[in-house]
Amino acid sequence: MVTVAGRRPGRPAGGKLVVDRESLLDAAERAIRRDGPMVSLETIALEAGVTKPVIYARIGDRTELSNALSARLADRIVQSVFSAIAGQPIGRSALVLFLAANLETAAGNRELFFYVTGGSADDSPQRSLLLASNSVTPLAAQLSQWRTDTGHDPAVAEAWSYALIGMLQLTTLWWLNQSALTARDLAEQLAELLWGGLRTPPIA
Amino acid sequence: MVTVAGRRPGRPAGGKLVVDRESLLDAAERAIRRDGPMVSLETIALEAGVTKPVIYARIGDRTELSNALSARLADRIVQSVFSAIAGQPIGRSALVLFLAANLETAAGNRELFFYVTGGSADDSPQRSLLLASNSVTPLAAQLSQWRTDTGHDPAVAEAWSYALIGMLQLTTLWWLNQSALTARDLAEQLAELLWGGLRTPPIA
DNA sequence: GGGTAAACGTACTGTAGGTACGTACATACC
DNA sequence: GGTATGTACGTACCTACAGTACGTTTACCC
Repeated sequence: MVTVAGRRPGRPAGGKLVVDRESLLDAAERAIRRDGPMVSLETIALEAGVTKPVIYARIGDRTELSNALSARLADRIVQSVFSAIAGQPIGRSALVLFLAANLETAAGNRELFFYVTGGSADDSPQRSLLLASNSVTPLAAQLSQWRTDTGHDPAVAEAWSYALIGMLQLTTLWWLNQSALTARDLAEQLAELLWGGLRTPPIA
Repeated sequence: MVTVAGRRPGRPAGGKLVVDRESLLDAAERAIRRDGPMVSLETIALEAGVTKPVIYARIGDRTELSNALSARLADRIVQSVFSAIAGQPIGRSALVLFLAANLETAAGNRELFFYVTGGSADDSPQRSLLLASNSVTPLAAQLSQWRTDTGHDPAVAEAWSYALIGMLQLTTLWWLNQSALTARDLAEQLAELLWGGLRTPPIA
């Protein structure tokens, strides 16, 4: 049994919560960074200076915690990607910037990335979908817009979004664990694939 | 406490094992198909007519069970893909066949696919890599060969393999859960993406 | 100042992974 | 043909963790 030192039961003085939801998520991130993706809820609560029921009150069960942290990471990645390609003309070099920004942001949130992409808990695979959809939604909107603008069928946007996110997820996992490539080099390789690498003709 | 009816402690008469490793994996698949990806080891053992320690003796812990089942599924997919594109000339239509065979085999092993791609257990994300590598290895060999044959750098093969597998994994998960597309239509959409869809020029 | 509701911690339950150990059978050796 | 040893089981336990019921302390309102 873990006991939080220096606190006792009862409503805290001052009419304020001991910790709010955002502070709890911050603490969760710290605990994950320190102990890896397998941290228990109790350890996270301890890191925040509270006990488990507080987490259930503010956030919910382990699945909802995963979702909240996933939304955070997705936000960071989307922000990073947007500022990376802002003002760039659509083309291969913008694609490289997009991919590199993804990789670098994931690398900067390494443990959190591991936690979100599968190391979290005893969850059904439907959760993976929910997590991915945090990234898919904004991407699909952009793709759909672009397809319409260029006179093509936007119906492919959703499938393409899941395809791109899935591609980046597994590739990033591999890269962070057992690859010596730089983010830039890997982004170039992926861009080559997406830029039609599979239909490259033989070099005469 | 679950008790297997009709058996008692002690070495079985007849000098034979009660069940061998393959039968255990068969039972695991049946249990997963029946109860979903969250089945407990004890339920799997019960399905096989034995108790937990037998699973640990034949297969190992939950991680090793995941790996074994993942290898089975990867084998089925690789087989299916090979026979789908056997004799086909390299090109876009072969790519569609490759993708469709992947999707259909996953659909035919729906629950097992869920179990393998994340619904399994309290595992570190490194396991996802190990699982994916079962599919990556043969694919990378083929890609590497093809790149060399066509006079290009084969160094991209590994990254491309993880990219393609990741793309198929997440797309399949989405498709099996919440998409009404046929396997063929989805394969066409993915092929369009891989065939350079991102650099499609505006239709004049 | 008393009553009510809020915000905690304490302590419990249930479940599942993993393991120590006892038991029954086979085989080898004398 | 009896005894020792090793093997293949099931039984019963330990531990860790997710999730929850409940008691306690404080703020707030009249």
